[in-house]
Parts: sequence; structure tokens; C-alpha cells
Amino acid sequence: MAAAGDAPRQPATQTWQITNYQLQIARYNRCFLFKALTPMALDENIYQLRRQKLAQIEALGQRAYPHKYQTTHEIPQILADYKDRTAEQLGDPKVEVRIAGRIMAIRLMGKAGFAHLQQGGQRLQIYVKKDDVGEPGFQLWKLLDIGDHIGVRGYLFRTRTGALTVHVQELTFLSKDLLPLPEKWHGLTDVELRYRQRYVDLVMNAEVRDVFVRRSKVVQSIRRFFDAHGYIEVETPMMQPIAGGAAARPFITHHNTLDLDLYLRIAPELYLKRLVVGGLDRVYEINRNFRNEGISTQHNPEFTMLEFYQAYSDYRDLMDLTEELLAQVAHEVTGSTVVRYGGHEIDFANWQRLSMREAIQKYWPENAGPKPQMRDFASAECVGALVRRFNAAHHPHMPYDPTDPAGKTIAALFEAVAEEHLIQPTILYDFPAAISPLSKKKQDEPEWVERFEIFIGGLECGNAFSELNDPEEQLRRFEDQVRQRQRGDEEAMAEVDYDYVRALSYGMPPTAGEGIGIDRLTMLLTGSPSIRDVILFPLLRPERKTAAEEDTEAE
RNA sequence: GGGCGCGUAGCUCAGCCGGUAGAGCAAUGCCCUUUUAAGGCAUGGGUCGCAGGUUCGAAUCCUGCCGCGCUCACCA
Repeated sequence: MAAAGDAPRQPATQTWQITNYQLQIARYNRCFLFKALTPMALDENIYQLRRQKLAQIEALGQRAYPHKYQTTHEIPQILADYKDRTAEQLGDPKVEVRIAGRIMAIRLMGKAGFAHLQQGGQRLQIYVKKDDVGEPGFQLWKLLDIGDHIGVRGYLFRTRTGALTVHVQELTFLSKDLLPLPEKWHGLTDVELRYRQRYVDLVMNAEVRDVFVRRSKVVQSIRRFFDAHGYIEVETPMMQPIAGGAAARPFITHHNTLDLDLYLRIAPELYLKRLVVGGLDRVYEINRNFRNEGISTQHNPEFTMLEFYQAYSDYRDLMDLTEELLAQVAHEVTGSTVVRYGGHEIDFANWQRLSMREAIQKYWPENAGPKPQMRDFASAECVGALVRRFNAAHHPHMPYDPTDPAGKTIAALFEAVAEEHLIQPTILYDFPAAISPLSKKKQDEPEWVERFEIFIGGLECGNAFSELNDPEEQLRRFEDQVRQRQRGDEEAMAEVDYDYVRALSYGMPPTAGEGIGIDRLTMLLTGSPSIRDVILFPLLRPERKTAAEEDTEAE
């Protein structure tokens, strides 16, 4: 390594040059980052160089971390308002602007140069000329790096090549980027890095930004819809002593002062219905649920759910409401009710409604014999025969446990036979009572309940039912769930929520309720194939140093 | 958890019939006052994910592990 011998050759006037010798010294004084993190996406040499530049910038009289910068325009606004103005129109009268942004490209040309400033997700070119910004301004200009934040004052003009540009008269330093941004052309493509360092992903990839802007519009549109339909938005506990309202394994946490184990909620359902008992006839909540289960392109351990409840209504009312809601959201968010997803055109204004049994009949494979009749769903024996016919004709075989109740097998049969075909928006209704412990039974068929699920693009993205409001039947169904759980059914509920039964005992009006997965809905409306693409910070294993690295640090 | 794939410079990627590493961008120095993937000249930068093994010799072959992706299972 070249050491102190190199130092004298560096021109004394350009003190931001870093010699190897200086770098060696700097390493004795390592930044916390390099002690705390793996080398992933860290470049220590550049980091130290830029610290030196930051000191130089301060020496020029700029503050390293100023508190604010007053702008007159947003970059997207300038682009929208002036993109069609000619050079002449921009020259008289001059359009004075003060803008701020992150430098995304620099083109130095002797005593002048260009840069692109990015702000509000868009880029505008600036032109810096020594004659106009003066000697100190130009010294600052030469100390800037890609990734730095600056503010500029100047006026709009068009270059010879016609590019709308800010002719800079004053440069203000705002914040230093000490770590190099990814390459300007390919950006950041490594999927793991994109998730781990979403902040860099957002800087580099405009489409990613668009996805999350659109996600925000989805939620706004939903709120507008429910607010206009007489609902109030509420927030119910995320930490619950009993994890109820769904069948899923919960996360456990602990409250120290109360010395109390709590569960992160798997659903808000039982609390929202308590509110309906209390006279809040129309409530909705948009918030996180937590399920301690597998991770996949459709499952994140924490996910966002819309749940809403409407008194004096049944599941038929919610079918109508759902179609209206999702058509509105799709239109407000994308500009059309028709979206492309996974190679399909999906029309959120064009729904089909099928009962679960109809769906099995409709999509029954040709080679599995005659289509099932309604009476084939009537008993466990008949349903078992259907499964055997299906499995004889179809691979992979669907799992089948003859000791399961018929309803559970029918639901599994539906998943195997029909689910993948439900690309266009579908309301799939009438579910087996056996898998629906919180739903009200159909009047004419006690083995079936008034429940529906929403399928779009092959994704299950909603679940709704007429709410069971008979406290004694609810208690029996809870107890039945607990018995199933004790028999080893991990999906069954673990504990009876007696307070919920008590609440129902005060009388809940006839009520229908529904949950819609915001993440999956956003996937559909943004063309995202993975749920991680619509969650800003999906759960990943933490970065960990290897044992060798730990040893080095310990020295 | 099973199967398949990936992991090389800050980023994007070559190299992978074993002979101790390359390109572009980014960075550093010099030139350049309307460029836009600016350009020209020069320079620095790598525990080839980690740990073992085979070999005279491993980024390359083998095994284990770690991380990520896809997929199946799981998961209303």
C-alpha cells in the first residue's frame, strides 16, 4: 500500500483529495455504520471521502445540515406548467423559481455544468455557470456528489437541445449523501436489496414510488366510500388477551406492568361487533393483522385489512356494496375499472356470483365423471365419493381426511377444483357451517351459512357474512372450535371469548360484516405479482454478520 | 419444511472445460462555459456469501451452512 510517501504529491489547494494515508487514519476512526452493519451496500472509502467534502462545504460557509429551505415550486408542478412553453415564452417575463431536490446526475464541463434534480418523484435539469453563481458558489458546485440534496434559485430557460432547465443563480447546500447511490442506468435491481433498503429503491425506481402512491389512493378511496355511506372509522385493539375472529396462529407478546401475555391480533372482528352491539351501526377499520404463519408471494406476517360492519343488513346487502366499492376504488385509483393482472384483463365492474357448490359443478373436470349434483354435497359419504372421483382423474391429488366434517371437505374440494379459475371478479357464496364459526346459518339449510368470499385474479381478497348474533349458538360454536383444537386441528380457535358472548347477550342487531385484504387489492391494482412489492418493508431475516466478521470487530 | 435457481468492486454484470479476477456506471486527478447514458486522458477500488474438503493450485469441482427469489406444502 502506498502510504505517507504519496501525500506530498497532492496539490495543497485541493484539500478534499483523500490520500491513502488519510484513509488509513480514517479507518482508525470508523463510522458506527461499518461496525454495526455487514458490508452490504457500504463503501467505506467513498464514505470517508464524502465526509471530507462535507467539511470543505462547511468551510465555504454553507451549513452541513441546515434546517429548512423555502421553495416556490415543486418539480412536478414546474414540469406540468411549463413543459409546453417555448424558449421565447420563458424569456419574457422570466420565470423565477426556487426548488430543492436530490442530485441524480451531474455533467461537469469545465466552468459550467448540468445536473438533474429529483423531487416529488420527477426530475428537472439545472444549469450552473461559474459566471452566474460566483466563485464560492462554483466551489460548492464542484464539491457536490450524486445523491446530495441542494436548493437552487434561478430562472427557467430552454437549452439549445430544448430541455427545460433552471438557470441557477444561487446554490444552497441542504444535505450530503455519504453512501453512493446505485448505478444511474440499471438502478437497484437486486430484490433483496430493494426490500432491505427500500429508501434506496424508492429513490432509484419511479415505478416503486408509483406503487405506493397508488396504494395510498386505494386507502383514500375506501375511506371516501365508507364515509359517504354513513360509516365511522374506528380503531380496536391490536394487542388482545384472546386472539379471536379468525383461525390463525398468533404472535405472542408481553406487558410488563400487568405481567400479562398478549396476542397481536389476527383479526379485529370480535371487537368491531362489540361496537355494533353498542349502537355504532356502521363501523370500519383499516389496520394491521398479524398471523404467525408462512411467508409467500401472497402472505406477509403483518398485513393490512379493511373490516366493516353494517347493522340491519345481511350478506346479500354486502354483495351489492362490495361490487360498488371495488368498482369505485379501481376507477379512482387506475382511471378505469379494467385492469391488467397476470396476463388477464379484469373488469372490476363486471362480477359473477356463484355458490360454492355451483363453482364446484361449473369447474368440475371433464375426465372426473359426471358433474356433481346438489344431493352429492349432502353427506360425508357422498362428498368422499366426489373426492375419490376427482383424485382419480386429477393430479396433484387434493388432501382428504375422511374424519373431517363434510363441510370442511367440500371447502377443500372447492379449492382444488375451482379456485384457480376465478380470475374475473367473483362473489363465491354459501359456505359450509363447519368452517364458519362466526357466520349465521341459512334459514333453509342449517349445514350452510350466509357467507361469501371475493376472488379476483385468482387471489382470495375478501370474506364476508351475515353475523351470527345468537349468543347461545355462538357459545356452542366456540366450544366446538375449542374441542376441534384439542383434537389437534391447528386451524380451530383455541379459546372461548366469553366477553364476546356476553356482548352478544346484550343483543346485537342483525348485522353483516366483511374483511378485504388491502395488500392483495393493491397487488391487483398495481400489477404486482408479489405481496412484498406492495408492502414498504416486508419482513426479512435481519442482516447478520458472520462469525468471522464478529471476531474481527472484537479485536 | 421439500424442490429449483441465484450470491464476484458501491451498483449492473462477465469470468465458472481448475492456473490466485475483468467491463460499464459510480469514485479520484487533469482538460472542457448549453450537456443529457456528455466527452477525452490518467488512477484507485475485490475476505469472488461463510466454513470445510479435493488438488501442486479453487471464484471455478464437492459437502455443509447463511441470505434472497421462484415453486410446492402450510396458510380461510
